[in-house]
Amino acid sequence: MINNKRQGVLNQMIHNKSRPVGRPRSFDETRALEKATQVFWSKGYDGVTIDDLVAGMGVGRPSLYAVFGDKRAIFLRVLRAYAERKGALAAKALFSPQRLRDSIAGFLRFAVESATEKGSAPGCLIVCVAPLVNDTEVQRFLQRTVAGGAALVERRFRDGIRAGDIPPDFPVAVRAIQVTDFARGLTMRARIGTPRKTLLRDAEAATNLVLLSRRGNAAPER
Amino acid sequence: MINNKRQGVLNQMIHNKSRPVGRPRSFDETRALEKATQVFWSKGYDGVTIDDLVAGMGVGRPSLYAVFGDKRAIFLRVLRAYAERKGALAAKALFSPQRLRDSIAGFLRFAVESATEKGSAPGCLIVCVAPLVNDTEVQRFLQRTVAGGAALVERRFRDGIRAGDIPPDFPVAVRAIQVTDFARGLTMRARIGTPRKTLLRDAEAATNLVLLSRRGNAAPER
DNA sequence: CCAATATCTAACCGAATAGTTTGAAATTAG
DNA sequence: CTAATTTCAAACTATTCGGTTAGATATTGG
Repeated sequence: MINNKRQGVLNQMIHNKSRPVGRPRSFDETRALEKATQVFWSKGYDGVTIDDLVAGMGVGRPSLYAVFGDKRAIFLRVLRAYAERKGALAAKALFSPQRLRDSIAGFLRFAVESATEKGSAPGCLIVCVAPLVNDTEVQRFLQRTVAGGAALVERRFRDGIRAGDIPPDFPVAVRAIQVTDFARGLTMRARIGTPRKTLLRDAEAATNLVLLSRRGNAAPER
Repeated sequence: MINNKRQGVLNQMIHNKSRPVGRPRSFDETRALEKATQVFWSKGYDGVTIDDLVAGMGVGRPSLYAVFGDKRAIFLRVLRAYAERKGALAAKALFSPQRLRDSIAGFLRFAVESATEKGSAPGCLIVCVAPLVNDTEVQRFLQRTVAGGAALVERRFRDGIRAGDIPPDFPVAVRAIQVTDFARGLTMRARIGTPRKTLLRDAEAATNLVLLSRRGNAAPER
């Protein structure tokens, strides 16, 4: 429609980004996957039909199959992208603050807030939805992801020992699992409609609990 | 086929339990619902088709609709029965032991063991499956059930205060929620395949944590 | 035995669903 | 402009699914 042959040549020369031949796509692949995330997030895996994805992603049926594959393939891509994005944010919440307490509180707060975000379905794709998918590859992915999350928290606890926020005998591995179990519990409650305010309060209390050292001295509140 | 007219009369006279007229059912209603529980438990709600229920319950399609109604109605009955049964067992685990520690440990152990039972799907219908059902009645039921569970644990904590197992200022409400959140977290991990042994160990550690009083003295280990 | 009643088996029907085909449209290459 | 290439929109097909119907079967009552 528009004559951009010359632009194409320039693009190719300057940016080395030759536009592929053929009719250009009417959708952005990454953005379509983000929309698919919302679809699975709100309807679950089995509750989603191809038409749901077609409607939600803004991609025609044949293009959807050609570009992304079937429902299972789409879900796997969605799951991986979602895990990467959320994992990065969780790591940021954990490792940005100086004080250990702020890290743990921030981690749980992040879990609650993202699970009660306006505009998205309540809960979390990894915590609430994916575990119900009867697929060995999904299961294995979840196993790794869950272990990775706990490992992240554990690392933060170790940093906290070095910084003197908790005593050297603090049971880092055990408490790391407990932090992630709390996150799971809070997230599942978000899914069934527990209000954000309640969950934030409980996240705060959970932070206090997991920071109790065996001698009963919590890490300093501030 | 068998002439039991006389027996029928006797039954009616002695037990006042007249067999209903017409061809007798080839299935037991309660037992069929138990089988339906397994079906939903393993496949989730949206993953279940009527044919799955027909096959799993051992009830013909027309009888299934006539006796139980559609999928949603079956699920609601299943959910209520399941909650009642499991709630009773949980209460037993909580209120049978003398010592508070044994109660909390037993409660979490029960959660883990029932979520990793051989022969059933991993996880729990209420914790893992029902929250993904997009149905307001299911949601409300879950809200009540979750609140009821926490209330049960809280009551046990109060008993523990009276018995001197924990100090009078023990934060019973907060810790009750934390116990149930732990149970949720452990149960979700069971669903994704975490082995029972791991979860039992974590349940034990969780018991220790939630019994820490603010002064840091855990209730006596034995 | 016969009538009434309730369930069972099997088949049926329309709607929804997954996946594909077809032809038009938009773009690059030359 | 023409040819080649890729995507798009719409329609198509076979299958699955939810729910119902029809006739056979088993039981009670008399």
